Amino acid sequence: MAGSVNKVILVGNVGADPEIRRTQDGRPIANLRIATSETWRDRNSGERREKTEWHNVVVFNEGLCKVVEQYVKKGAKLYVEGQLQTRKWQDQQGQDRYSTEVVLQGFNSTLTMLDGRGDGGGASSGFGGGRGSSGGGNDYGDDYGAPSSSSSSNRGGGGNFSRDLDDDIPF
Amino acid sequence: MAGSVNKVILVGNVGADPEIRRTQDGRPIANLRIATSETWRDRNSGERREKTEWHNVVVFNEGLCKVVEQYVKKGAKLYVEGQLQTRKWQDQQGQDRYSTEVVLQGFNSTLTMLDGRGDGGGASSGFGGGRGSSGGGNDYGDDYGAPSSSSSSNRGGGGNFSRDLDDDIPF
Amino acid sequence: MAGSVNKVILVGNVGADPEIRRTQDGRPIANLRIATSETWRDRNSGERREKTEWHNVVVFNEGLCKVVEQYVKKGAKLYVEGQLQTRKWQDQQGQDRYSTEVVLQGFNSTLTMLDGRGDGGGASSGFGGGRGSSGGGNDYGDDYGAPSSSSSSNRGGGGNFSRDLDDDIPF
Amino acid sequence: MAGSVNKVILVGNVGADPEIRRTQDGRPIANLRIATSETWRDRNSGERREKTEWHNVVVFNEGLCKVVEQYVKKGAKLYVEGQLQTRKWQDQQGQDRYSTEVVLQGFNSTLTMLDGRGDGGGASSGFGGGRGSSGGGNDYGDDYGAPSSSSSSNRGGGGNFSRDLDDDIPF
DNA sequence: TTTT
DNA sequence: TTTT
Repeated sequence: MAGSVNKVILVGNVGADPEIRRTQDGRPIANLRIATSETWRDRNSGERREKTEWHNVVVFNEGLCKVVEQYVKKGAKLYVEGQLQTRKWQDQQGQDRYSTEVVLQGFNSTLTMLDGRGDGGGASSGFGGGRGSSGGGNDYGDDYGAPSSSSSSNRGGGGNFSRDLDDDIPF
Repeated sequence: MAGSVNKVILVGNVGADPEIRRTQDGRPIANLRIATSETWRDRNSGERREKTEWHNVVVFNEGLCKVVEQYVKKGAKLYVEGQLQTRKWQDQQGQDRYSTEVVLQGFNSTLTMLDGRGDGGGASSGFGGGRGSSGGGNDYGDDYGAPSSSSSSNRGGGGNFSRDLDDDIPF
Repeated sequence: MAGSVNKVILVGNVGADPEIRRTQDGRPIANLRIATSETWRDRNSGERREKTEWHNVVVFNEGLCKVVEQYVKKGAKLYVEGQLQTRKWQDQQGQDRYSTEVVLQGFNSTLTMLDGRGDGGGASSGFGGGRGSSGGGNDYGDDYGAPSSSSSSNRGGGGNFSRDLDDDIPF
Repeated sequence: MAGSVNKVILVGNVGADPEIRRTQDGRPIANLRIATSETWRDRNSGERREKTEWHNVVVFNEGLCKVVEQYVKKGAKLYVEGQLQTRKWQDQQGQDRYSTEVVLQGFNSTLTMLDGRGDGGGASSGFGGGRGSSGGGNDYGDDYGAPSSSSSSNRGGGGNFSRDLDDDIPF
């Protein structure tokens, strides 16, 4: 259908170290669990309530997979932009089952790290501070081309990957 | 978790007339099926491919439900903005099942009609069918400026629907 | 800065036929004026109010420019996704002036037509043609990938353009 | 116009401590400067390039203003969601000038802190400090859980601020 | 299973 | 200058 948009934007934390699998022809696929949550106060009881939502994020793009592989660890805060996709599969009883995932593949997919670390580690100073200079303990790259990356397709092809905006990240 | 975002943006067509149910205490819940699709050309075969994705959209907001009830019909093109939510339920065998839906509820939920009616006035059966006809200059009621509406909660309240926007700030 | 996002999403109508200019080295640049508006009822007077916002949209991407050139006409309803950019220039008095535009360039830029026509009128073969009419059970036309297109960079380079998802649109 | 969307999403860092003004009738307005930036490698020279974009963000919503006042400091990383708005004014020569701002007001506006601190540094007076503990004098404390907040209008009303989210729908 |  |  001409004129359609299918976009998911999440900012949340990664619940576990990512899993990276490979297809038969060698392309990587990364799976992430990302938590988002909301807090509010119940109107009646006045109690604080929190609800956490877990999202399955699947990264098909080769470049983004490498970013995931190198930088994304349990606890990392990420911005991801992808699409909703529902996959049909059969369970052991042969019944149809459906899983809905946030897929990063093709254009308009993005993954950006929002904290300067994967699993925590030390330093991390103020704003401009870590940036560019990045002195100590920073773990993604000394200059950071930045593990912020847009996905440039490769859908349907074994095709090669090319960065749109920066291409010296050690993918 | 402070600092999280869970947002889905869809532009697509409604696959069937919406279903409106009511909770025990009378609040409406609307269910929509929205299709988005993509077309591309296979890199190897050169063939055209198309993939349609169907989304379950659930509207909890009372105001938006009224918009849906009155204006949204099969074939309507909508912009919706909501959140991802996965609901757990048990099938007849007592097995856990999960359904992921796009929920319009609370703040930051929006539903906007992108054509001026659902299947509008006259006949207009199928998908997208009626577009263009738009019949008789109806401007969608006098309660809403338009069937473009943000969800101003009301969840949990029997409350009435009120516009968020106002106009008297001297800026 | 690693970890930044700059995104604008507009759904609105084009106020005038687009202008297409060319850079010295021949690359096209399209300028669009897009109107968005909101309607609401004044809380005090109860009167209906409307506010229209005009956006300057600049398309640097070659592929998207061709889509604009061929399909976008005054009155068209578009979905655009781009970035905010403020440009500094000097007026005739030599004073600094700033203009903020929505730029479609590089990754994560998108332009999608939301109605099947440019300026309405009869003819309009190409794109809008099939849509809406869609005669026999065909849902989304059989031969256009659709002038819905993502922008695959080209920033900073004379570089070549490659479509991510579909590549047979006669750009 | 029914069917329009005007949305800006930024993730970036605050360039200076926010300014809070008040309207004649006492409502607060917060002004923020937010930087986003991109890095890429020039295709020709191979040099690394970086471009920082500065955005003027204006917060009209009373609840969000309080969040800004208490927690947002220079250097903070924020997620903001608002609308584009161009304001006309006259310079000292009486010439028309235009300023485009990202306005947080009314529905669908959001401001979320993405780091647990304002200006960094050890102590962390600002945001992260108060959060969770929230002890004294916190004022969205009683209604809100966290300095992640959606704008529930109140524009035009001196009105009190209320959470949209609630939790008792049996779905 | 994250985060606060 | 669009659109409803």
